[in-house]
Amino acid sequence: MTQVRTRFAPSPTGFMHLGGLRTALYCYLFTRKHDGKFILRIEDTDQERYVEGATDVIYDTLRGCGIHWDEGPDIGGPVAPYIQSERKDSYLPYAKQLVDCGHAYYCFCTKEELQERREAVEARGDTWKYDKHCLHLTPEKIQQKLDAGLPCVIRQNTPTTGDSSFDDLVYGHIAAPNDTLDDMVLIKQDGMPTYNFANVIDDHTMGITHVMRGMEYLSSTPKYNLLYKALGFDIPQYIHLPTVMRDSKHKLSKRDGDAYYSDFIKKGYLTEALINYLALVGWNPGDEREFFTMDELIEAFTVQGISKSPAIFDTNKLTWFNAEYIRRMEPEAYFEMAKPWFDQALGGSIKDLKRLSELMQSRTEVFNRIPEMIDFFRERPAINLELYINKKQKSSLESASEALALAEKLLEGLGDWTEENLHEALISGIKEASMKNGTVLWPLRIALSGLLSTPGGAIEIAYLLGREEALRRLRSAMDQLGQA
RNA sequence: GGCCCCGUGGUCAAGCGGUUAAGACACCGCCCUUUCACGGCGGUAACAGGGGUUCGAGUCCCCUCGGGGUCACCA
Repeated sequence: MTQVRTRFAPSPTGFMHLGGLRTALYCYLFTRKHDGKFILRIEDTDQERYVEGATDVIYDTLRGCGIHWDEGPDIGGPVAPYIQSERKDSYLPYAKQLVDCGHAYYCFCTKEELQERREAVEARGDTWKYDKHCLHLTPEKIQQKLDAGLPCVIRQNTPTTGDSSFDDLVYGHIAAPNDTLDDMVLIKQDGMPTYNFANVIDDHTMGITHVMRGMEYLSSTPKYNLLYKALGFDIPQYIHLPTVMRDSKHKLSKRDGDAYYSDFIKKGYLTEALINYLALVGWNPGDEREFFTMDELIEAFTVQGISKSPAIFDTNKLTWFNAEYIRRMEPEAYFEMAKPWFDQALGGSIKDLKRLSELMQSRTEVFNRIPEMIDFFRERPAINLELYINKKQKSSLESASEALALAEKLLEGLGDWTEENLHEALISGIKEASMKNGTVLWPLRIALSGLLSTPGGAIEIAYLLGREEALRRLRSAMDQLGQA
């Protein structure tokens, strides 16, 4: 069997769509699994859409995700160039070859004429398909128009009878009677190939054996196959992938700021978590495993595991994966990543960031949620007195006053303001006073934070705040309670 | 609208003629506990509908319904 060669062929738009990233990932996994060559090709035939620096976004994203190509624009390879615009001269000869053998023809219809005829057909309630108007031009007439320099395109001449059904490795048998196929444009008026045509030529000249792409191409694939046959090329294997959806009705789209790789990275999602989750959107290993390194994905990947139905991208589950990956990080690594978020929220208001980091690691789901969890350290929100009331801790407004007074007494003369000392002083003091831990510690935490839930209990919060600020907050809370 | 594809809990999904129809996320409850989180235990929840085929159907066939894709000189 010949070596597997696949390609990922994105357009340089400036962003990496998650659907595209998943395609790249599957393509990469499949290729590595089969010891093949993974090729990166940039599809920029649409010059109007060119975006400065867009190819770098593609390179950086793929590399960042651990997806490495064997041949590509930056590293070259045996079938260079790998940028479509640099191959532009290679398409026309193939198109002419198709014209010569009758599988394509020149078309001089203007857009206006096309639209007119189309509307007429649709007005009758029929479905429009190019009417092969120019196919019936005599050779003389064609030459005449060509000589006159009339603008023209080259169209594929699809048969009106027969069948171009084929088998997809994921979707199985795909029905495609030829009479449903349209004569698509191969070469545009400006001499550039259409995406469809360039793809066929490039995939063949680059020796692609397996074409992996989104299922939106499923229905045009029969036309590609007709082209392959007419040109005498081998038809590649097809692996069409189910769509990644935002919800049951919509594709993941740029609209909600959640379609691009960079959107998630900015929010504080880990690349590894994203890749791990993305791999599972539309594919499963066939066993219970959920956590995978790239190598494990390569080992586990099979096209049989790819599902046919569209999959909704569940940010919820991604977030869970992210939280899991965060918990598994080395504490130092977590600290490094969290530090900027700590600084942003705290502005230097607490000193022992390492301790804060320890407390936060198991509570962080996404890094951008850190600030809202800790900004009470910088400034305590106004205390809602209701918060003191907690049945389970046997805490009421009255007991809280008593508890805070006790806490103040125990803390004001404390030696070193360490967590150990705080713990010792409070726990033993509470015992002596014959009170319940919760009855004192609950209101103390409320007094210090003003919040129902915090990353750590009263002792940790008091420690992080430091003696001065903790005592200040405690006293102001007592004043408030006293006035109530 | 024509053509193509898809249809198991809210979501991802296992299942490939015989199962008490897995598992994960989310949700709910309990335990642990000075809150929350983590962790542990448990729970609610699904074969779109209707016809066939078969001793037997989530699994095969047909129809209906629902959803998506595609019908560009965009990719």
